[in-house]
Amino acid sequence: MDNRTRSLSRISAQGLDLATTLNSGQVFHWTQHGNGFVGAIDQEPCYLEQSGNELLVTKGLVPHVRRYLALDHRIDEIQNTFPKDSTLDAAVRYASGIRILRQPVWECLATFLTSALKQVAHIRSISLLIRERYGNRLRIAGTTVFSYPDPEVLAKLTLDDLLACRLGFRAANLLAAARRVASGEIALTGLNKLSSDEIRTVLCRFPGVGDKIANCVLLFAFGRLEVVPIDVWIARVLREKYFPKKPKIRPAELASFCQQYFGPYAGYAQQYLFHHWRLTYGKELGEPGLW
DNA sequence: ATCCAGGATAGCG
DNA sequence: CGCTATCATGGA
Repeated sequence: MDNRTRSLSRISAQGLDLATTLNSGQVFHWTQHGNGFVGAIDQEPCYLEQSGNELLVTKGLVPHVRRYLALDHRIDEIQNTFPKDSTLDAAVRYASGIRILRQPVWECLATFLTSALKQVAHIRSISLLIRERYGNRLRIAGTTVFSYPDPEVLAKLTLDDLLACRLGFRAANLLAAARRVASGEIALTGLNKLSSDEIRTVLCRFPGVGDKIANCVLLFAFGRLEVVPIDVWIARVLREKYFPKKPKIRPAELASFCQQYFGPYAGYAQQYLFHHWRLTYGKELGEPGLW
């Protein structure tokens, strides 16, 4: 057993597709390294490598990884609740190995706050730049990764500091959000005890956060699997496949349709549809080559 | 060059 | 209420 193997734990991950999960537009900082990926789970540097139906994980982080990758989600039961539907069936077959992650709340909120009107590839470059400049430097698997900077760290920056991270008009929103959290004006801790609607109301108090970004945080950080973020891609799929005669249907109507039609795990259905359509019809093909 | 991107929001009728 | 223009940047 070599040093590398000795530093890793092997756990079961039936049905998981790690690479697809980390490239499904939920999270933007994992980087290919050797046969796996390096990144940070909150402040913990982590190496992840898939080997068939098992996962090689940095020793000591097994509980973190199980939670982060949501290995407790019963995917078969979730998919069994879906309506019989050829559009959704095709997406499920294409992207069945995706898990809806449980990301740290601030990191997820801040990252999607900088996602407005941006392509996935650019959200990734912005995310990595902010981490490298203001996050904590962490060592893993012979390389360096960075945590996402805490709100207290970003709150002390100037607008020019964040503009220099190529954030454009999103810089002021990120700075304001960091300052509101750091000052205690808006508390992110304890929200998990509230209903999804109540959490959404709190999140929408941040400038630059509307229903879509709030719903991303509800789904990708709070694990509210019934929540459906409506972005340009999912709106396109829904309009074309489910409302071909109503091209002007509003996002709010699409969201309520999704919850009613796709059911208690509509967020999973949404993620399958998003990933399938983005990689089939999108212009960001070849993106995995960026890793 | 031109268009579009995992949007939000002020301002209009 | 619903609709529109606008915001800053880079990849296709």
